[in-house]
Amino acid sequence: MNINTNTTVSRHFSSEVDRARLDMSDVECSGQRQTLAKGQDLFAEGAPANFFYRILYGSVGSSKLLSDARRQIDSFHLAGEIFGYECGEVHGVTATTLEDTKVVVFPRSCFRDLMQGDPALAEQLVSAMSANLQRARDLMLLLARKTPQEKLAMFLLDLAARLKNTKRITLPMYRADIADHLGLTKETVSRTMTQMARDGLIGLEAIGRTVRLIDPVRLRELNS
Amino acid sequence: MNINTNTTVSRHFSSEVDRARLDMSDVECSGQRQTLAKGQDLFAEGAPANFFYRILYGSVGSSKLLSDARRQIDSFHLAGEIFGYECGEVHGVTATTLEDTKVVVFPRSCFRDLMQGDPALAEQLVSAMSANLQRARDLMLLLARKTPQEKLAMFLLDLAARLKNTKRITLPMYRADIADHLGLTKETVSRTMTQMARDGLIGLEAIGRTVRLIDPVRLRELNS
DNA sequence: CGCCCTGTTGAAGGGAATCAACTCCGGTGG
DNA sequence: CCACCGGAGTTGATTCCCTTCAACAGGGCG
Repeated sequence: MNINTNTTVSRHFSSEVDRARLDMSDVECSGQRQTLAKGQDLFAEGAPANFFYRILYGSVGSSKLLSDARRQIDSFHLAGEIFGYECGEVHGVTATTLEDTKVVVFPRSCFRDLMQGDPALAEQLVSAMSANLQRARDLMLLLARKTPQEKLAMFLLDLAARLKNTKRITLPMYRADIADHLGLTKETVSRTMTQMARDGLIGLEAIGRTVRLIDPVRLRELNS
Repeated sequence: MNINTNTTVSRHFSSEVDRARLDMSDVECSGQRQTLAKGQDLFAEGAPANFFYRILYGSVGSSKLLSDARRQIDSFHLAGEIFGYECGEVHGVTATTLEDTKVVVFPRSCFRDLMQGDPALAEQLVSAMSANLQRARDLMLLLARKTPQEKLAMFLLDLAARLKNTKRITLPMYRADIADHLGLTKETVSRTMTQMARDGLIGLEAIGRTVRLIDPVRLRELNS
């Protein structure tokens, strides 16, 4: 197990309509910048949820831990995405940077004020959370019922879409992080990826940190 | 695999403050009653999300299916709980009754109107959805990393709390449904439960449909 | 009574976890 | 400049737990 973890709350916060509104909040709330080295925590599970964040560059993971070292990384967050929004008083996950990362920090009150003053925004927020829930459900199905190969196919396709590069992606996280996201071990992740490379589905470069998606069609067929 | 599935969207909708507001909406929107036999669908994955529901009696499960028979039941819904709220245009899950069930049906517009007119309610709604997300995250950790015994301990304790009976609960769903909720097979569910009975954790009655929680303390210890 | 469905139990097999060794690279310091 | 070192990734061998396949038991209901 290693220290890196992830933040999932809002893989979808950054999508579609919301983006514009939340960028606006950037201005209105005059968010502070914060730069973090690789492996640092933005917040821990159980800590007061006073802020939420948007990533300028870098990447973040949100995770939950069991008393022993077992870990589940709920989601990864990439540049441009917003995360850390918790309606409860405390965070439900721990957010850790996967690499050197810079974020904009928004006070929680900022969001609340916007919602009160703008019912349309509130509905959008609900919509974004609904999308998150949808995503969580998909991940549950994946964790409970999919094979390692199916899990990795979905993971790589999702990452590629979010990185806006459908051909070649550079993974910002370790094999162990991917394993803890998909409910596998790092060995199984490694073995499955090399097997997928042998099958001509993907290509591995740069010590396995860069992945070429050679056959997206067949990769996509591995999803339902 | 059997036909029964579950609906998860809002295991928490019915909790705390929201209950009062949503009961109010019951009156304002004059929801229609609907009675369903065991095994009937309230709505299917991909169908337009025009209504949401509150259970008067009975129980419902919401599930997702893969092209082959693999299934994930996102959650079970019991009497008094509200579910089926989807902000998207279509439902993300299929909702099926686990037994003869009676529900109140609310048109989606009802919710929308209430939200527009009442920012406080909107915030409560967001809060409820956040709770759902929290719950989904806990389930992901369970699915990815917990042992069958830990899964069943958590499941039984959760069900007992929601049925407001911490001593003896009657399961409204099949072993196969529990299995598809916890990412196991029905055989493993059965075996694990009989083992837990042998260990003095629980007691099984009425052909295994009634469970006595003999040692809640030790059961709770099985969670993190 | 007999069928069907649910649950239980048994035996066998498979697939991922575990344990372990090795490679490769990058950084550090001699 | 190179030897050493540590971390990440890969690969191999073994183990074990859950799944799979199969048979049986017990009720409910026609």
